[in-house]
Amino acid sequence: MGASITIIDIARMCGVGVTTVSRAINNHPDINDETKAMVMKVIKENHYVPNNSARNLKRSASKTIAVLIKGITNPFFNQMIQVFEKEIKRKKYSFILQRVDDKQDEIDVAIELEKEKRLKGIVFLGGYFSHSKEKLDQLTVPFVLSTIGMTDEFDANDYSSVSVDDFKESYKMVDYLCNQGHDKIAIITASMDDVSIGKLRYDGYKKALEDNGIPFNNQLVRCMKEDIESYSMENGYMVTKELLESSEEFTAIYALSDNLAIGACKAIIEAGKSVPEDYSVAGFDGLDITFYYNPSITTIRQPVDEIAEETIRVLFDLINKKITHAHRIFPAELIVRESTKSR
Amino acid sequence: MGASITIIDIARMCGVGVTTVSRAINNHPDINDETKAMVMKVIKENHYVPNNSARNLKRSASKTIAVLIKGITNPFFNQMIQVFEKEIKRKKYSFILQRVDDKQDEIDVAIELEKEKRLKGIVFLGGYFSHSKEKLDQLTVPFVLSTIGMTDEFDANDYSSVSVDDFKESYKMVDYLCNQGHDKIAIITASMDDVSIGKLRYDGYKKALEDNGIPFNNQLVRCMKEDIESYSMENGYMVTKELLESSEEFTAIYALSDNLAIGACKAIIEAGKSVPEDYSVAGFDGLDITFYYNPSITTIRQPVDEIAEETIRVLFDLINKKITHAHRIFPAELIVRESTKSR
DNA sequence: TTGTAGGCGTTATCAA
DNA sequence: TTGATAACGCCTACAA
Repeated sequence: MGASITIIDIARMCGVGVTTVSRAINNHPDINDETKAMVMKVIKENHYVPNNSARNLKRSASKTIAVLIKGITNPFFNQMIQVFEKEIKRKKYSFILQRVDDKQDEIDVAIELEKEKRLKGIVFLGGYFSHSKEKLDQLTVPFVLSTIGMTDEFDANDYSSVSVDDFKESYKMVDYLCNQGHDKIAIITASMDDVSIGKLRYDGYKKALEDNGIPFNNQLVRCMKEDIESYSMENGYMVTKELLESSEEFTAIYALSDNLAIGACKAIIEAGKSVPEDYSVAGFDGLDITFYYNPSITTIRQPVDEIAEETIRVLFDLINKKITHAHRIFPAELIVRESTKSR
Repeated sequence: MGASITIIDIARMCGVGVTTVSRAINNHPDINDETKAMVMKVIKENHYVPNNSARNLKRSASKTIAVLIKGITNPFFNQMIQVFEKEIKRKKYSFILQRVDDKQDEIDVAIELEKEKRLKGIVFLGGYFSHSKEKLDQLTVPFVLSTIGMTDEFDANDYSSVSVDDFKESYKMVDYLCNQGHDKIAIITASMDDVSIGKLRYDGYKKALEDNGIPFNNQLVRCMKEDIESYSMENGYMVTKELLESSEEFTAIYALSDNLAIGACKAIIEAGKSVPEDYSVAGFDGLDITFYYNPSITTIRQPVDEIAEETIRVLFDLINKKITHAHRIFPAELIVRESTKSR
C-alpha cells in the first residue's frame, strides 16, 4: 500500500530502461517485439497501471474530447451521450463526460479540465449560456454548444452551436393548438427572468397567439415553482393543480417540457377531469415517455441523434480548422397524439 | 495559446517566490495577508488556473471520493447522486462522478482513477458485480457497493454493501398479488443467466408462487429482449405485446422495473384492454413516474435517500477504520396504487 | 513570513 | 533498438 508501483519498478524488474517500458505501454514502433512482450507480461503480473496525472502532465497533447453536461436530469441527454461517445470513439479520440453542477460555472470547469487533460475540444450540453466574450476567450480549444438556447446578445462569430429553433418550434405547437380551435391556452413556463430556451419557447407562445388573433391573458401564464426541480413532473403537477383551483377558464395547457406536461395530465386526471376531453395537454422535447403515457402526449420531437451527430461533426471541423464557427438549426417534428383534440 | 501560464509566471509577475503563490492558492496560514491579496489579484487578472494533473501528481493524498456509476440510464441514480454529493461535501471532501460504460470493467476504471486522483474512497453504483478477490485486492482504498445485488458466491468479509433485499422485496410484491387472488402472474424478467438483481428478484417471484401453492408456469416467464435496452419501457412494451398475442392466460404482470411496467401498461391499453380491470400490472423501484402515470402504478419503493446516505456513512466508517466491512439492508415499501386490483 | 530546491511518475529528446 | 536525462507544473521540506 502507499507506495504504488511505478514505471521505474517495472523497468528494474525487466532489466530495461524506463523508456523501453514507456514504449511498450504506448505502442511505440521503435521497440523489439520480444522486449515488448516481456515488458507487457511483467506489467500484467504486477498489475501495473500508469498514473494518468503524470501522463497528462507530461503529454503536450492528448486526443480527448470532453462533454460538459449541465442538468444531468434531462432524460434525452442520455441518448445524446451515447451518440457522442460512439462518434468520438470512431474518430479515435477518447471521451470524458463531466457533470456540471447547477451552481457551477461551466466555463470555469472547462478551463480547468482543458489544462488538466490537454483537451482537443469541448461540447457543452444543456443549461443556459451567458458568458462574456472575455471569458469565452480563455478557452483555447474549439467548443460547440449543443441543445443550448442562445439569445441574440451574443456575437454569432464567437461560438458554434447545434440545436433546434426553440422559438419557431414552440410557435409551431401553439399555432397548432390555435388551429384546433383553442383560444384559452394556458402555458407552464420558466420564470420570467429566464434568458434561455425558457424565454425562446415562451416568446413562441406569445407570437403564435398574436398571429392567431388571440388576446394574451396573463392569468394563463404560469411559471414553474422555484422551490421544485425545474421542468419536472412534480412542478407541472403543482402548477396545474393551482391553475385548476383558480377560477381561470382554459381548454388547453402547453407545457414547456414533456415532464411538465405529464405532471399536468396527472393533476387534471386527479381532479376528475379528462385529457383531452376536458383539457388538451401538449409538451415539448419528444421523450419516450410521451409515447408510453396514457393518454399518449402531443409533443415536439427534437431530432436528438441528428443534433448529437452534427455537434461532433462541427466540433471536428473546428478542430481541423475547416471552419471558424457554425450554427446549425435542426427542424423538430410536431407529433400529434391523444392528449390534444380540437374543439 | 500553447504555453499556458504557470505558477512560475505568476511568481515572477508578483516578484515573489513560487512557494508564496502556492500558499496563496491553497489558503495556507503562513502568508502575509497583503502579499496574498496581491498574488490573488495578479492571478485573477491573468486568468491563471493551476494544473490539476500537476497537483494530483505531487499531492500524496487528496480528500476526494469517486462515485462510479454503471448504467447511468437508471432514473433513480440521479437522486442518489444528489445525496452523495451533498453528504460528501458536508464531510469537506470533494466528489468525482465517473460514468462506466457497459462494456468496461468498473474495477479497472477504479484502479486507474484511484492512482490518478489519489482517492480516499470509492462508491460503486449499479451494475452487476462479479470480480475475483484478487482483483478487488488491487483496490487499496475503501469502497462500498450501493444498490448492487450480490449473490452468495462472495465472501462477505471482502466488501461492503448497502441495498435492499431484492429477493425479499420481490417476494413481497408477488405475495401481495397472490393474496389479491391472482394465480396466473406473468413476470418480465432479466435473461436467465443474469446473476445480479435480476436473478434475486426472479427468485423472489418463484418462491412467492411456491409458498402460495401456485404452480410455476414457464410460459408466463418472459425475458427482456436482448437487443433492446434492458429494463426500458420499450422492452416492457415489446415483451408484453408478444405475451398478449400468445394464447397464454394470465391476470397480472409483474415487471422487474417500473419502466418495464409502464411499457407493459401501454401494450395492454393499446390492445384495447384495461389496467387493472383486465390485467393488473406491478413494477419495482418506486420511480416518480409511477405516481404520475395513468393509472398510477403499484410498485416497491426503494428508500433511495436512506440508501445513499448510509452508503456514505459506511464509506467514511471504512475510511476512518471504524469498521472493516459492513452490509446494510434497507426495507423497501410496497406501494399499492391503481394498476393492481383483486379478483 | 518568505524563498530555494528536490521530487511526484511520465514522456520526449538525444545520443549510443 | 535502446537508455540516460531533462522537462511537465506543482507542492513542501528546509533554510533564511
